Amino acid sequence: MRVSREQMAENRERILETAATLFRERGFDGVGVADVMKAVGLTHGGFYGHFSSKDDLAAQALGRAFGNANQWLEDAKAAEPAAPLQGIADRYLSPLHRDDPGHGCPVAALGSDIARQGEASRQAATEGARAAIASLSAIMPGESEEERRAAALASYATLIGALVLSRMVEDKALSEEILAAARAALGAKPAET
Amino acid sequence: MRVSREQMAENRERILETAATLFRERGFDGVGVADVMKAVGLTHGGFYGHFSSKDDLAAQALGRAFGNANQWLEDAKAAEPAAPLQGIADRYLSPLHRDDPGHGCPVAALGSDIARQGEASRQAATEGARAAIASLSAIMPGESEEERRAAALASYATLIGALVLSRMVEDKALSEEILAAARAALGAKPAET
DNA sequence: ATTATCTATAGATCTATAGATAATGC
DNA sequence: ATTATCTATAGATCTATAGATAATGC
Repeated sequence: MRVSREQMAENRERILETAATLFRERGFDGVGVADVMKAVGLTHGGFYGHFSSKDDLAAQALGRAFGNANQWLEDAKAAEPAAPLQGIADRYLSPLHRDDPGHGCPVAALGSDIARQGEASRQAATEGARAAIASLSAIMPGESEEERRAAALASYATLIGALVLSRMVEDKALSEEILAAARAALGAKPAET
Repeated sequence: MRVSREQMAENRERILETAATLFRERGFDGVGVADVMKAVGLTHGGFYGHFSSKDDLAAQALGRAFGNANQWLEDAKAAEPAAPLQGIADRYLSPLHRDDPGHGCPVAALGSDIARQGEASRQAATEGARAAIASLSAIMPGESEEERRAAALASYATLIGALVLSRMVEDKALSEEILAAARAALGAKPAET
């Protein structure tokens, strides 16, 4: 029953990634410790050798989800160097992202839940959001650093709000319309001011 | 123990309003049927004389929350007839709204949760969002109806995303900065295109 | 010998229901 | 007599822990 030190580290890794996906898909309360462990192929009793509590897992899984999301952001920037914001908007506001919350933006998937979560989770989310904002600021038009940062904050909000709305409404046509309108608004931004 | 027909209708009303507030404050899974009934001053067994299930209550409470929010929107428009969008943004993106999710926008408070909710709840939310979008369209600048509607969708997304972010982050200064940036972006919108 | 995982379970919580109670309204 | 509410509880689920098991690693 016991596994090697290396195997244990890999198990812990898989618990984290699986939890990060399941939490985004079903919410924190929609996933039990036993669900995560079963998905990984372990029994739920073993969980407490890896994490001290479900809250502890939630905070670390959030850190992982934000880390992955910010890596995704860098990739999107690199993929469209001529118009990075448009590249990000096209990918972030796509039906693919909308229909796969488990591997997408943790703010859109869990934002309102995180606000009700414990200290550690909110700290992880704050740090993750800070990194995303800094990354967006670097590609924003604007004369000063303050202008670019303000534009980054507003664009980040538009991205998140549009994705949340597109997932919430039951009407597919309305959902697409929301995504398209936000893509257009962000694409038009450079011509602002 | 029995109450009058009129009193019963009032009890039902209070269950609905109380649930609409508690759900927004703590999330659907953070509130039990017993919690709602206790807050109203009734025992939880009596709940099922008013609603067929917790899901039924959730859907009807959401309908109520959206109804109140859209009334709030009309009031904000009427209060600032010269610059209605700015009036809405200033109120929606205020610390007052941020710190009182129980009486505020149901999308910001429950958006990502609603996406995981049952048919009836998502239907209520879709209808509520449709009404909000129509109301915003009416005050948007733009040459055509399509332009105004697209602008309304993007502005709605910015409002929601900014409020979600401002509630999620643990840093008060960052929270205020997000609200201010979104207010500025929406206030500057009329000068767009 | 140490320790990662498993088995079993305690204790708490939650939805929903059945039957009892007592006030309304014909 | 009808019925809105209350009391009590069944059944399910969830977090966390204690002790057993068996493979690793000194």
